[in-house]
Amino acid sequence: MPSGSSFRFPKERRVRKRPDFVRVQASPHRATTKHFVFLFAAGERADAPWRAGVVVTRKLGGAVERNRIKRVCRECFRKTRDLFPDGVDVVVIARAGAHLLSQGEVLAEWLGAKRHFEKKGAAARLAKAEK
RNA sequence: GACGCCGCCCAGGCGAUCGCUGGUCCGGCCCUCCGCGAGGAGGGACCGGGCGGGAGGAAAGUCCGAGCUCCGAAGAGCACGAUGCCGGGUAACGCCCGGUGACGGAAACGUCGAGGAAAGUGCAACAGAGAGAGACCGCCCGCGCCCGAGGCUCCGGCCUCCGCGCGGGCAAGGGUGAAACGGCGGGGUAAGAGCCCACCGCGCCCGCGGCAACGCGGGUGGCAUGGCAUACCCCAUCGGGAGCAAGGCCGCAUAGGCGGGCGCGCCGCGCGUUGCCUCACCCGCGAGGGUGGGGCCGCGCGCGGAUCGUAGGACGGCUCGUCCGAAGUCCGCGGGUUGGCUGCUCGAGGUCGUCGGUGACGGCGGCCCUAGAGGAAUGAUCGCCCCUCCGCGAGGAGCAAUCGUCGCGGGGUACAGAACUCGGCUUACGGACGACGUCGACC
RNA sequence: GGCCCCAUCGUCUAGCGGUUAGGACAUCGGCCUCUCACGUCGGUAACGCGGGUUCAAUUCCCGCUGGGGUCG
Repeated sequence: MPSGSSFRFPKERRVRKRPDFVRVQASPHRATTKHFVFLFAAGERADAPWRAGVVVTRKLGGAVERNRIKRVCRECFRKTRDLFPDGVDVVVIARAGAHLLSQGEVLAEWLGAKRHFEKKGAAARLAKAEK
């Protein structure tokens, strides 16, 4: 097993394939904050760590602004290993104004909504188990 | 100092911590092979660690030009498209450099699709007589008529002016227009006209300078040739088409299906068969019938062959051309796939020196290796410093406006993210430096 | 990432060198009606932006801006 630091965020912790994005975005389990929308779906393995991906549309700005939002989000994923329950796939959609936030502001916004994430993530896992 | 103009350069720096990414090395783990064995060799897409690397001048727009790859060999012609003063640079260009001309500016300097309008076609609303060759008003001459006015008179009339008609000459003037048949002045004439003359413009010829575009000078013609080719077009030059989601390999999956188009040719041999012709034998008195053999034509099957390669088909604009060719082949639909590896980064590469060139650039020599991602990396947090703006305070120079120094607090630091790779163009945008032009002040 | 289109009243569109930039729907006002609707008459309202060619540009050329489509 990988030892290393718990603050890493390698490729296998991310949502990377088009079918995964489509599957998660079709899910009914969602939570919203002021600048972000979170979508939850059960992952392939219930015991694996959660995976996350970020979506930023062209409406929010040019490549520089959109890349900045993704980087800030990834940094927050990296620093909060227990933000979401294990075994779920999460897609985060940025909303208007997200590019103006600093990393600290994003982190505070997310931690404030953590209890909603846990509830929605559990619901998504339960839905898959019943199926 | 102000305003302007041109060129060149930079794209905040350092440190700490936590990360991302691909390269390389080491270790672990796993796999394969060899060995009786300890072990050895090779591999790995897994895990950990060390080392060094990681956005731009525009990475952008995708507007040009190439490399590279495939399509049908990338060859010729037509069509179509692009370019368009001259010379040079370059792999190439619609780019760059130098020159010429025109235009703009007081200047530094800038801008320009800047070939052909005596090859042809076309266009020019409205206005105007007329928009490519014309005559409305008008001017002039001759003849005729006559209301009127004037003059002369030998009292019969005659002349002049005005008006009308007919025939002829003219294109100066009027006015319209964006543009009106060279301009302006003089001579000339019945009135006029390059009809003649001077100057200017234009065309042609000659000489000189220049590789050339073109410039300068002289002579000559006597205006013939109006504008628009960013209207069609002509001329010259260039271009086959598509694009890294090109293309190659592996794996997986699905299908071997449905509909439609065009097709079953030529020569030889063999077999079968319908028809026709013919021969022999048999039967019948006979018309005729039967059996067998041979020949011909058609059809079917099989084998072999040929080339006029026909019909037909393929070919990313078309034709020539090329290929396939009676084997089936082609088109459309349906179905299925959006996994991995590769292409993928060393190249018309940078940089320094030197030589040649006005320059773009080129030759030679030395040195350097400089991102390769893939829901897509190059980041985040903190500290210090740099630049700059605002406010407050301190003290300095100066008569003053003001200028610069230090400290504290607060703010700002542009445009913007590689996606196969180069050369350009265009657009966005913060700042530093230098040269030059004009104006003003001081020494 | 590549390739290809489009832009005209509030909306859908016609026009393609000289137009009062036309039409339909919508909107505003009048007439009709007891009222509304229908009908009818009239009005308001547009060439994405910046250069160039031309006497003249919505139209032709160039550059931007903003939309859209498509691709093993």
